[in-house]
Order: sequence, then structure tokens, then C-alpha cells
Amino acid sequence: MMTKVNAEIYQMMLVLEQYSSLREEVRELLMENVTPLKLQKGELLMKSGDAPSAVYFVRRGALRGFIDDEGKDITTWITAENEFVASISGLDGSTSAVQTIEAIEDCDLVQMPLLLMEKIYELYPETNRIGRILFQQYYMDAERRALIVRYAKAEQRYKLFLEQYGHLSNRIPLKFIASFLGITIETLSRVRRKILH
Amino acid sequence: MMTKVNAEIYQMMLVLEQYSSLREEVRELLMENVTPLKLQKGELLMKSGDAPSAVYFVRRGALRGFIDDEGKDITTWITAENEFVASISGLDGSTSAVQTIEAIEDCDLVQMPLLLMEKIYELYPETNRIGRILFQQYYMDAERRALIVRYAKAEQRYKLFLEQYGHLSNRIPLKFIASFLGITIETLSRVRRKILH
DNA sequence: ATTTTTTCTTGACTTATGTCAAAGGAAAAA
DNA sequence: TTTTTCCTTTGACATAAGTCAAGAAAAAAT
Repeated sequence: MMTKVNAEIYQMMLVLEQYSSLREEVRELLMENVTPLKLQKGELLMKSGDAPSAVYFVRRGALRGFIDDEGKDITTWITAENEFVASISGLDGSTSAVQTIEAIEDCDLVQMPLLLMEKIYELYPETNRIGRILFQQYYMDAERRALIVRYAKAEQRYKLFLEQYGHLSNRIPLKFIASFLGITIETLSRVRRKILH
Repeated sequence: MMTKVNAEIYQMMLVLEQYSSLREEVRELLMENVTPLKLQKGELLMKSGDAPSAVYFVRRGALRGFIDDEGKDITTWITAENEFVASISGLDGSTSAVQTIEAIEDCDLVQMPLLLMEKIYELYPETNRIGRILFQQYYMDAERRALIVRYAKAEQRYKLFLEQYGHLSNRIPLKFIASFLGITIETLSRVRRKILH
């Protein structure tokens, strides 16, 4: 019979164990040390300059990472359910966050301390395999994401966005999509009109 | 006493072992299965659409990855000595290369087959730790790289490039730098003039 | 249901960057 | 050295996207 806490992190376990199952001790260590976290739309998970202490799993909701460029913000990623979210620059625990992370919907997260991850990697070295595969996956995703904004024309960028993020296109306000594509909301609006003939 | 082959991959070993040393069997497996590869300036290591079969370590020289956007190419990364180079999209062995990889200087590479890597991960699971740390590092680098082109102004992008790639700024032709920054060589030239007052 | 706030669209105008063309320099080849 | 090729700069002009401003539409709050 599954307790409440178990139910909350079960979803995360599924993602972690898709490549390799975890031994019971690791599962227990996770259950005891991860904590649920709720964020309301608009709340910040992390601010630029913070020293990140955890990685977060998104059970429900969507978040974005952004930086500031002369007063206007640039969304560098948008993430939703079943993905991990973290300050990428601070992943190694040695550097501070470059990006600010904001909930763009009400979110249910699971917080996994960096120290816990280090401990697990250390005590149960086989978990490095999962870490390796997940990072490889996230690295590939980061590159695919980065590719979108390298195309010169706004229209081309939006089309690529629709291909890669179609599931989010009717869920996320256009201002975040525009900012993610490196264009203004007005330009995005015009591109959308053009595409719909 | 070190043989010629050993000398050639010694440099790569140093990078691999910076986080965790390799046991002798792994070293031998690497020595026997990696092969040196020379590329002349302008030669392609891999073309968009290829099924990548290896990862490459750069002993000497510089390379770039690029994609095509309506006839002009967009450089997505530039890499030099002591880094690994690969089709990022094809890293998992299941997808084909999105980018074309070109030597922008004469290069000495070490070719490490993906199958060899899989075999090593499998036979010597502790090597997953090195893989995990390297991917984490490359993931962070990819994000930092991607950040540059998200700034709106060409001048700001070039300044960030100088901060992050200062060591390459007088080594790489401006056409590649411009293409990496998502601007034309003419704009880059004007930005450079402006910065020098 | 009504008000308020936020999101999205549209138009007129501005601007940074792209395009085209020419020419000077630097590096490589003969 | 001389020639050839490639790299870089500069100018004049074109254009995609940004800015500002207004209002419509949709969502959230009351």
C-alpha cells in the first residue's frame, strides 16, 4: 500500500527508472529526502544569482527560465510535466544561477537536494548510469532547443517551435513563446496571422 | 616506455581521467580501439543526415558544427583542443546528425566508436560516472553557448563571445564568428570598429 | 453578471541588421 | 616575387523586426 509521500514521488521514480531500475535502498533514500513543493503561477523558484541547492521534478504545471536583456526578459526554456528543472549553470554546485525560474502555471514539484544526489551517486555508483543517460538526453534537448532561435526569420522559428513544442502552443501565453523565440509579441502575432493565411 | 599509439591517446586519457581514474582494462580497451584521424582545413568530419558512429577527441585544431538556413550556414558551435566533438543529436546512436561538422583548421583527432563507449559503460559501470560528469559539463557549456545568441543586439553578442571565446577570437576567421553569433560578417565588422572606438 | 486585468491583434513609424557591390589587405599558391 | 584566393572593411540602400499606441478579445477577479 502506497503512502501519500510515495504517491507524490512515484511519478518521478517512473522517469528515473525508465533506463535502469533503482535498488530499494536508493528508493528509500529518495522517499525520505525529497520534498513536495507547490508554486503558484507567477512565483519564482529561483532567482539569478542564487546558489542552487536542488533539482526539481515537475509533477504538474509549467515553468520557464529567463534572463534579463536591457529590461526585457528572454525566456531560454519552457518545461512542463515529467521533466526535471534546475539552474543549469549551477548544476555542479559550484556556480550560481544565471537564470531566474518562474512558474507560468500553478505547479507541483518534487525537490531533490543536490547533496542528496551527490550522496546517492557516491553510495550507489550504479546510479551514475541513470545520471549519464539523463544528462545525455537533456544535452540533446538543449541543443535542439537552441537550434530554433538560430534561424534568421521569425516565421521559421515559430514553425520549429510548433513542431517541437506543439503540445504547449495553446497552453502558454504568447508573450512567453515570443520571448522564447527571441521576437516581440507583435511580430509573433503577425507571423501567426500569416501562417493562418 | 610509451608507444606511438599510447602517446596519441594519452592526451585524451588525461581529460577522461580528470574526474575519476580508469582501471587498466579500460585503458587497454581504449588503446586498442580508438584510432587517430587527421582532417585538413575545410574537410568535413560528418554531414547532416549521416548516422554518427563515433565521438571524436580534438588533440589539435578547431572544428565547427553548422546547419543550413536558406542557403547560408549557421555555425552552432566552435570547438578546439582537448574537447570532445560529436553529432549531439546522434549521441544516443538512434538518430542521425542534424549538423555538418567541418575542420576549420588542420586537425588531429582521436576517433572513439559509439559501440566501444557502450561496451565500456556496460562492462565497466564505474565509467558511467565519468560520462555523467562530462555530459553535465557539456550540457552546461551548451547552455552558456546558447545564451550568447539570445541577446538582441549584435554588439552585446560579440562582447559575450569575447568573454567566453577570447582565446579563439584571433584564431578563427570572422565569417565563422559572425555565423556563430547569428549576424553577417558586415555587421560583425561594424561592431568591431565601434568597439575599437 | 460586471468589472478589472491580462492577453492578443493591428496600424504607423523607426531602426538595427541584412543585402549588394566595390575595394583594400592578408595569406596561400605558383 | 608575383599571382591568386580568401578575408575584412566600407558605403548605399532594402527590409524584417522593433517600438509606440490604441483597441479588441479573453481571462480572472469581484
